[in-house]
Amino acid sequence: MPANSPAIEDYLKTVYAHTEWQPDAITPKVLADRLGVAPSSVTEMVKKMAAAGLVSHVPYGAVRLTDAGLSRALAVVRRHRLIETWLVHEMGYAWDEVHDEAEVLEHAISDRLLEAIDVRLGRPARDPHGDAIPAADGTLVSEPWVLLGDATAGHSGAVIRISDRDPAVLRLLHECGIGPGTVVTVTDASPEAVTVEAHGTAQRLPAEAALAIWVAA
Amino acid sequence: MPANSPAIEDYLKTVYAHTEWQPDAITPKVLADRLGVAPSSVTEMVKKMAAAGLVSHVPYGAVRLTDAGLSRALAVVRRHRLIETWLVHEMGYAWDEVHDEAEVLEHAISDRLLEAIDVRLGRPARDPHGDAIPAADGTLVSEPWVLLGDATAGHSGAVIRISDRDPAVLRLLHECGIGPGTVVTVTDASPEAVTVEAHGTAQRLPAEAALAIWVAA
DNA sequence: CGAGAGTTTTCGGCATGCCGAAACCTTAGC
DNA sequence: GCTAAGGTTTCGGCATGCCGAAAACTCTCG
Repeated sequence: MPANSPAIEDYLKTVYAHTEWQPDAITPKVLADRLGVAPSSVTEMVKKMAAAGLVSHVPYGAVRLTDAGLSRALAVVRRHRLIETWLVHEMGYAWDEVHDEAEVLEHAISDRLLEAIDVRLGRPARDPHGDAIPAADGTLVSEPWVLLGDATAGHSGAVIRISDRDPAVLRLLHECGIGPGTVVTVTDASPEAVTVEAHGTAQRLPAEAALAIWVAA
Repeated sequence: MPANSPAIEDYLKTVYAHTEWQPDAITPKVLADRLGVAPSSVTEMVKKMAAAGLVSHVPYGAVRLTDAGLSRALAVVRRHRLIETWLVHEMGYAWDEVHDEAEVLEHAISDRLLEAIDVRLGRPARDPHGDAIPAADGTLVSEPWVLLGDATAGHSGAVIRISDRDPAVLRLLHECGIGPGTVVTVTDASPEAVTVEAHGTAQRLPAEAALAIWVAA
């Protein structure tokens, strides 16, 4: 009944991250793919986490965070995003370089150091990718959004956040000059790609990029 | 044959730290005490490290770092001391509060982030306790010193470093106003305690504190 | 409804690191 | 030199987390 460990924190974070982008609960297979472990490892770990009251799970079913699990997941996400923000703002990292470093540090930093970093940064509400940073009490900012990949032609709005899962997407967008706050207008939408106008120029974004972007609704 | 892991790094660091204060090689018993593990765990780990070429060890004998082990130990010590320096200089920690945090972070920080911290701090040569920080190539500053606990009456010199192993000693010295750079003069020396004059006032330091202080020779 | 594909679970196993108990050395003291 | 104390090693065992193979389940399609 430890309920804490780097491994469990990674599972919690991954389950939570899925809920931010997908309406339906995550399946063990997807969890395994995201974590880079074998499905059998997920079964085992999920059972342990269910016993600890962090997730709900019935055999052969999906995995859902309990209230306790959500609260622990938010704490991990807070660590991750604050560390990413710190790396970019103070340590000279680019936004596509921070993920792996934060992945490790989030399990190592004490609450006290995290608080010191939060204060230094001025208690930021969003990280460099636009991801909301949960406050220490678990609350987080939110505003209406649509996936750019789901937006129809004519839709216009500021980019809110960009998934940091694929560094290649981040680099592509960096080259296009698209980041959080950039106002984009959809000029053409198809399942394969979305064409947007940003900074007065047209950019064709493949689906994998368009599905990694939240735009203000 | 991994030759790296948080556990092995801790063993290397502990063996190295011993050589900074004691002339003779560390025994498994002492290693076990310092690390807070059972002697049998040390036997096992030392065997593994010897097989990896990090230490030399014959059964029932002491443990000594090889050249490879020394170089890896210095890298770990560098991490530890740079992190401690950073915590004090930038994150508002006191010198008696940094040890545990650094203990964890030293295993988590990447070379790149360490370099960024080193640059930010201006490539310091010593940490807040006066411990020399090995350069990236393994070189480190040194100057002649004597243990304050071994000094005779009349000896005078600047405090070079203070062991960070016992926070209570650090706090005691902080209250006395004694830190790296403080010039002290020994007025009385006995096995139990050393009396020194510092900042014009006399201070009686118990042996455990006097044996944790290096003074310029 | 039934079969096959794909998913999930079970099971035995492996690696790391730790432990305690018992056996084994070494060495200090007589 | 011998004994006893204390340090060291061996051994079996435990916990965490991971794996692959095989069994079990679900679900979709015909």
